[in-house]
Amino acid sequence: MELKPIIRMKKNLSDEVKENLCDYIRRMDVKKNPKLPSEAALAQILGVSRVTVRRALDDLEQSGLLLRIHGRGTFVNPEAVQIKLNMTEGGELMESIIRSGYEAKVELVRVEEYDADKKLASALQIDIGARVVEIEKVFYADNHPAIVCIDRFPKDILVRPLKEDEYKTTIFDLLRDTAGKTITRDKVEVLSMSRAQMKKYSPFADQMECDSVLVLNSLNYDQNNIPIIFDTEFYNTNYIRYTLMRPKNIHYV
Amino acid sequence: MELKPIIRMKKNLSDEVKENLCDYIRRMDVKKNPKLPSEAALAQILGVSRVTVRRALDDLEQSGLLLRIHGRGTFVNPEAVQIKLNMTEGGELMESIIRSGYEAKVELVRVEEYDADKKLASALQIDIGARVVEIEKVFYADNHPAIVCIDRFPKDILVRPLKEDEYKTTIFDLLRDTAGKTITRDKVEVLSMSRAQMKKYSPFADQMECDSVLVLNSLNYDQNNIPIIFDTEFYNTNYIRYTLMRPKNIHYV
DNA sequence: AAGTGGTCTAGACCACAAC
DNA sequence: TTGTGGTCTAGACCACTTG
Repeated sequence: MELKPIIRMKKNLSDEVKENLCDYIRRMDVKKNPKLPSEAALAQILGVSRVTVRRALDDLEQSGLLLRIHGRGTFVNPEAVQIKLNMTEGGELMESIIRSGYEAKVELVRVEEYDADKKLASALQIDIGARVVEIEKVFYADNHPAIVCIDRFPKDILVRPLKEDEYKTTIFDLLRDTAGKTITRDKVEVLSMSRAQMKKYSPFADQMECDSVLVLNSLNYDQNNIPIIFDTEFYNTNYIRYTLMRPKNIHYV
Repeated sequence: MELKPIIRMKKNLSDEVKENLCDYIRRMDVKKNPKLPSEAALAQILGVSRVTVRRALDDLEQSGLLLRIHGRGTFVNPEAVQIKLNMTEGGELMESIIRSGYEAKVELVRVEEYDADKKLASALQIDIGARVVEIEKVFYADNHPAIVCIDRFPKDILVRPLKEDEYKTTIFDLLRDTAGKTITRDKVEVLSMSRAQMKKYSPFADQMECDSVLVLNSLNYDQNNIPIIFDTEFYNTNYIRYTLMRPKNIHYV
């Protein structure tokens, strides 16, 4: 007996169902039988309504983990099992490196403070000339520089100066604990850059072991839709590669 | 009166609600009042249940177009209006260029046929040595090469030889009409490449007006979860830039 | 207190697949 | 015919924001 009735702990039921199913799937022998119990059966076993089961399955299908075939059933997607980094999930860079199969290490490159220029001020919706903190960190994969990350945020959202060792923690935790801001979503722009171009942004560009980098420009918004952090991440895609599962909508005609 | 009761035409009700709402939002004066009617009001006006309204709103929020604030209401997201290309949507490359604000043109670079090597055979789940068709096209933005696209698929899914002018149409339409295969989703790997590296894959690399390119390796699956097309797209991100809206899940603690 | 979004349920009916 | 996923509804209750 693998699946047990859901006991409400926190958050919502369909998330609990989702976690429960993920555990179940991990313990399944997918090659032998990739089929899940029917929705009605799951609802009964888990003790929740079918709608709730479907909400969980919707999410898992959206992320690519499950396939549903009308009239046949729900199956674990064998193509999705090997995915290490899902681009729509983001997550912490240290964990990204670990999930990619490397030993992870982070170093602080620099911390600076300056006045926002027009472009940054516009992005962060602050006044031109407002003080901004810029933190650059480098993340290593097996001691090779894999990701360079530059975070920029308005200085005045910090209620107290930061201590030396706090710079290394993630900026999100930092801002939640010191400023009470929670990042609820971000808007990412994807581009490619040569190492020469990267030099304009980072003194660390010379030490990247690749000619070109993947660049993610991410504007992070808090719960009130106010942009809080503008960060730029430079990836050596020989080490870190994002994957994206995209369902194609065939509804249109 | 802007919103009218939904009349079921095809597909599902929440998709119709979604389109209806999109039209409504486009005609809204967002700067004056970005707030939408309440879910209960929408349900009544549109003549559908609140659950159906919520399904539509869920999708629109997921894509970033809407913001919902518990206890306050649903609002058009001013940050999302300017997005031109959403990475999770994909879509046709000609349209991507037009939506990015350029004049679009496509040219066929080459059509080749060869035996699948181990790597390609593994990706397409075919035998090593099976015949594969490879088609390379270049898409121009205002007469500058912006995207190079290389499509590869097993020759035997074509029921008849292709005519000259058919190569220029999209491969998806081609395969749907000639082979009865519909692409339902794809799995995309994101990387960056220097122009020198791109030369290994494309004779057109020399003509790209940039030192580095964004590369999307996309494996396209049909309705039976069989991989049909493996295509590689090289982007000059000075012309074409994808954007991605990522909701962060704050549920976990 | 009133209004809004967030969650969940029970039940119905439809569409597709397989026997 | 049976079992499966796909869609939709009405109604209930909760949690958050605002006045």
